[in-house]
Amino acid sequence: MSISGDTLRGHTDTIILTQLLRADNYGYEINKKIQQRTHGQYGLKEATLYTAFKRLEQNGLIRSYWGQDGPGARRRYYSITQEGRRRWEENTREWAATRALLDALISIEEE
Amino acid sequence: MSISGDTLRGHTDTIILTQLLRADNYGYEINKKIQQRTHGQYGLKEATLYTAFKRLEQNGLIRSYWGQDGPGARRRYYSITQEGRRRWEENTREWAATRALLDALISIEEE
DNA sequence: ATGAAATACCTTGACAGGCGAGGTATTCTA
DNA sequence: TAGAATACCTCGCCTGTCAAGGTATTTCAT
Repeated sequence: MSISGDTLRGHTDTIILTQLLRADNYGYEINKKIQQRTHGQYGLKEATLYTAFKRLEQNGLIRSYWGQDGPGARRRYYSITQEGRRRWEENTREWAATRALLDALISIEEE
Repeated sequence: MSISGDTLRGHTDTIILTQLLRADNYGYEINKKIQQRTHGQYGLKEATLYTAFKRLEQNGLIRSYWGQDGPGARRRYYSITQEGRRRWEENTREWAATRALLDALISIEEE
């Protein structure tokens, strides 16, 4: 987890939304998947994770429900909404633009 | 300037350092170059710009001096330090890593 | 049997960077 | 001669991150 949080700031929501595109999932597991995908290079801090869930739900981009009471600790599952999918598309498009922009701005080529 | 500030947050310093790699320059002109390079898509807000200069100088990454009194408004020039160059290299390397990471995290491919 | 680790959730408060709003002074231009 | 452009700067708010702290359950090694 060597990547400083600030360079990814603002992308947390998109990262979480991406995880929910395939299927509903709960917080702890979502974060483990993120760590797996990055081979342990990155993971969300718990405080950041749950803050993001709350923000996303308040903005109508995800919905939550308690998992069936089985053995094990209770789990709160999240599902992405239609609005969430729209936002995901918007954000990924913006990311492509941002990436191109920064690439241009930190290259030492002639303008 | 449609790119939201938060997605570039934390990269402001690197963007400015990049401009100073070639030659000393003053704030207003640096920002204009940034705007030119991005074809008007992005520019730093003045408050952000001058905050960044102060931060960079306090961290020893740039140095400043007043331009020769000629006609026109006074200009404060900045030059990048050795430490600033080191940091620039570090930051651009980190950016490459961050970019790869985010690309992986927001793609809908199988993990 | 028992204590530590893992799972799983959550909140509070501090911190830092971006930026809107406001300010100053000079020079150029219509 | 008024307004736009150049050029600098500060204050205070907002927002996302995260260290630190908390709760409750289950699994596992000793």
